[in-house]
Amino acid sequence: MNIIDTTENILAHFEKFIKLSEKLKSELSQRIKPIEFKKGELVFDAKHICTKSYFIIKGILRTYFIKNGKEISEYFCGADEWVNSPKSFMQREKDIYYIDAIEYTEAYFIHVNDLVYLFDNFPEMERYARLSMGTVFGHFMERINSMRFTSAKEKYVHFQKTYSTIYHRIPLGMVASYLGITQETLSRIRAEK
Amino acid sequence: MNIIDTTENILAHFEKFIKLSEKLKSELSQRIKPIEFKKGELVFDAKHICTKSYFIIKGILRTYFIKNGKEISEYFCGADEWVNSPKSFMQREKDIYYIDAIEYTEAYFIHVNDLVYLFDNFPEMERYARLSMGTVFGHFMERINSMRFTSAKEKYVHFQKTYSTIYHRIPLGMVASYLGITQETLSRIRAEK
DNA sequence: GTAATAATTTGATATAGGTCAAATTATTTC
DNA sequence: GAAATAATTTGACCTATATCAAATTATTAC
Repeated sequence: MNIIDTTENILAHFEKFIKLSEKLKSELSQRIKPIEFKKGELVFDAKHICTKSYFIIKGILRTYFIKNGKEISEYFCGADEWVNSPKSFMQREKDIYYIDAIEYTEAYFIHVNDLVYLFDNFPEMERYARLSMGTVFGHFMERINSMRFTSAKEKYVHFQKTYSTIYHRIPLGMVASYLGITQETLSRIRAEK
Repeated sequence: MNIIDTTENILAHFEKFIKLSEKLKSELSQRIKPIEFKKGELVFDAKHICTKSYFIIKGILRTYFIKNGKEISEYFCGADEWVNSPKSFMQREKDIYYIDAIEYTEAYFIHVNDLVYLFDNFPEMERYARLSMGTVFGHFMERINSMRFTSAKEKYVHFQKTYSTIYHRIPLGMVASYLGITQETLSRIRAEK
């Protein structure tokens, strides 16, 4: 069974939060489409408004922005997670975030217009959004705490914990910018012990 | 007109995000209750599960946690904002966050059970939650960015910007722990220029 | 499979901001 | 409104991590 032919895994994801009626299942299946990205491919360019949200089946996507000509990684997304440029996607305005593929990635995507249609016609989708955002919320708070009062090493250890399944697949430079430390420091942290 | 007698301001807040039916208005008015806190008063103790969410009319509440016996400020909330211990409130489990009043504060509160009732019976409340969480989301991302790669001074400048209306009312030590810098450093930053 | 390019490591400094300690100033409390 | 307590400031010193530079290793493209 090829992921290109089925929306099974993503429906299972929704069912972690809400019960899906047959009607909603079929609407979702119609509106969610498969897509794949080559390693290094630019998934979304910040010069546009972000109109698609991607749900990852396999691989890793990264959100980043440019500061003083350098890419700063914002966060990494692995299987079973949604990625988009949040403010751009929700507010339909431009924002600073780019998305690219750290490795070959298989995903689904939904267009913002389809999502709005679903929100308007299936109140349980609003609930899904509320509940799934809640979990992301917790991660944000934890991350904020891991960035205050902690040494570079503690930050890295925390990073390994939050990204336990994918951290070893992310290039050092991207990890360093994610943590707000230099590559050199991160390299030395990895070298010791 | 005393805020103790009316839920007008909070209804206006909801209407920034959704249209309120008469039925929902009356349900909200019945379930939302006024409360006030003295300066320094503990609003919520982390030893309990957080069952109330507070909407501030006047004053400042602070969320903090204890690390190595010291209070670390997580965030500050002024007028027109909700405060609770997010994970505790939503997951009905204990978490690390305390809430106290930095100054005399007038607020409303709603019990989590009433909120659940509203979510279950008024789909527009789900929408309200989704939309209002979205704005908080943006603030979190900005804060994460302000904490990476910025000097102590830049962090403080960013803090002044995000809390432009209340920053001068928050004691130095609380600001320092919020920013993840020492009191001494913050004092020096304030002294210069 | 070799050349070109990119990523990572290693080394030698420099510095922002931490720590500890004490002095000063502001705020409570009775 | 004086005494007690808490908050903030100032000073001296130290350390973690940044910076700059160059060497090494890994990856990509032809």
